[in-house]
Amino acid sequence: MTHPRRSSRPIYHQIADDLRVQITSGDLAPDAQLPTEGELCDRYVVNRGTVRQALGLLLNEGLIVSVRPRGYFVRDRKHMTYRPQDEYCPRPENPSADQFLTSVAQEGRSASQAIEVAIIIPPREIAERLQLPEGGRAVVRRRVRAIDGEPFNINDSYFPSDLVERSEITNPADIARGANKVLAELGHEQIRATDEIYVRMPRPIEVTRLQLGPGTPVAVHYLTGYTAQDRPVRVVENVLPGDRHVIVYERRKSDAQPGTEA
Amino acid sequence: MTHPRRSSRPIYHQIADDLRVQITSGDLAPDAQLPTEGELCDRYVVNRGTVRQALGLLLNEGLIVSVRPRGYFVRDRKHMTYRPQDEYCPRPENPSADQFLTSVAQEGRSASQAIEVAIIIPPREIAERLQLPEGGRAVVRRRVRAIDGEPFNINDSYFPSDLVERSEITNPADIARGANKVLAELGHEQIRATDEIYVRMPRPIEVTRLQLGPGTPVAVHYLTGYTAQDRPVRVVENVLPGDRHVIVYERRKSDAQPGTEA
DNA sequence: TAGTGGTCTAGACCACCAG
DNA sequence: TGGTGGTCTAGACCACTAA
Repeated sequence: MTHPRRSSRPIYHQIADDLRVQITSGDLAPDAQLPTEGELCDRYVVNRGTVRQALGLLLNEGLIVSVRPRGYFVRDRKHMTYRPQDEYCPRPENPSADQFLTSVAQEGRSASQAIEVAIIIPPREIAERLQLPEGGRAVVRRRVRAIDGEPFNINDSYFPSDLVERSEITNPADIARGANKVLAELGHEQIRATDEIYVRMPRPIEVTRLQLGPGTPVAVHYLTGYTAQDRPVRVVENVLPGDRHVIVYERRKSDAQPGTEA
Repeated sequence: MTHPRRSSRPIYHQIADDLRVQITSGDLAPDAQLPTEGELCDRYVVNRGTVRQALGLLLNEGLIVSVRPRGYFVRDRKHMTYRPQDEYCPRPENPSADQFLTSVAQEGRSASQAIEVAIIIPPREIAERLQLPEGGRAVVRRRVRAIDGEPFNINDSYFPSDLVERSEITNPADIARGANKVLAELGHEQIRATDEIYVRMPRPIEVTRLQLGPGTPVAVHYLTGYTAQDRPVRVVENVLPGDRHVIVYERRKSDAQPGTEA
């Protein structure tokens, strides 16, 4: 690799391109170790700073990870299926634990979740969806779900404070029959829901809670549940690390009217 | 800001934290200009390299953009609604143009798309979903959709080559009545579909085609359409920049059986 | 303890474009 | 043409952990 000083793709991009090809072609298999920074300096005859710029690109593309002080490794991805529908109407067959715990157990892995309940003035995104008045309070049930001890996703459910204040929902433990059931018993049965999915880089707090590496975007799934009177009574915010999830919808025949598209 | 040389959060993180607060709090409004690198060096009494590390964090978080040679600016996000359902059963009322063009026009903006057709051996992700044999060919209709002249998303549709080889589908022009209709006429009506959504950082080719800035993740939406005989006859790969889309599902009452969560 | 990546400094030259 | 960010070098010290 030469250093054509001008009018060329920057050296660190060239180095990144070279390594990227090796990774995507499989020459560098998942979990394989990359050459050390020093070796790359020698190989490409550049300064360490330039090598680090190249590696920085690959880190931010989510292609490699740095395991200090061992070196850089090709990232391996395993995707767990996430079905937004399950967030709405789960646990038909096993009402003693929630959908997440059940489905993971079926795969023979150990799942756990930490639950925390608080009454707060929710962030704008939530307040808007719950149609709360200015300064209106909400009860939030915050959960971090983990598989085999590793944090997996964030699942925060918000309810208008006045609806659930003295109900079971404010109890920081798993609700066996489901929070929706409790809401229905309180006279606020949900009959409709919308899903919104945003894609962005995680916020620092999310990086911490989910132990995210660089180059890991998240999908944020908002589920808003409405009563027959079109009143929003629940908003669930799910934060799903991109390197650990596929979001899957199954479409029924009734939804499908053939008609178009490329 | 001091430089406690040891046992502390790195300086460039502290600088990034400081700036991040100003951005998320609104002190630095969207489109506002940040101080120049030189000014930040003075303010925090650090080397330019350190300032650039801090700005690099914010760039990769998608919070700011660099407009050379003017400076750094707080990023503004505008989300356009993307409904996966529309990719399956669109243009009911206006069969002369496809769903995308129609819905954008309704918002009073100008949409356009470039179509390109090719017969290829598809990448693994596509071949698997189409259940193609090793080396099996597919017809691909590639589109880059743009709004007001700016690229917006990538929409590539794949069909098994043997099904559509000499049909209208290989014609690189908009198919007014929709490719699904053509498929149905060929005896391959789709009655079922699955959606999968992945979240990841874009590949270099996607960065180019979509003119993505750093810190912009993408959602990749795979739609697989099946016939009554469970044969996959179409895979659509949509690449949606995270800074330009919200993915929305509306859920019907029939889909909603209250039951759980949170 | 040797070797890894993480952080930080100091200085240089460049391309670009608004003034 | 001056000032911006982009690239690259050279060198220093550090924390961490596997050997």
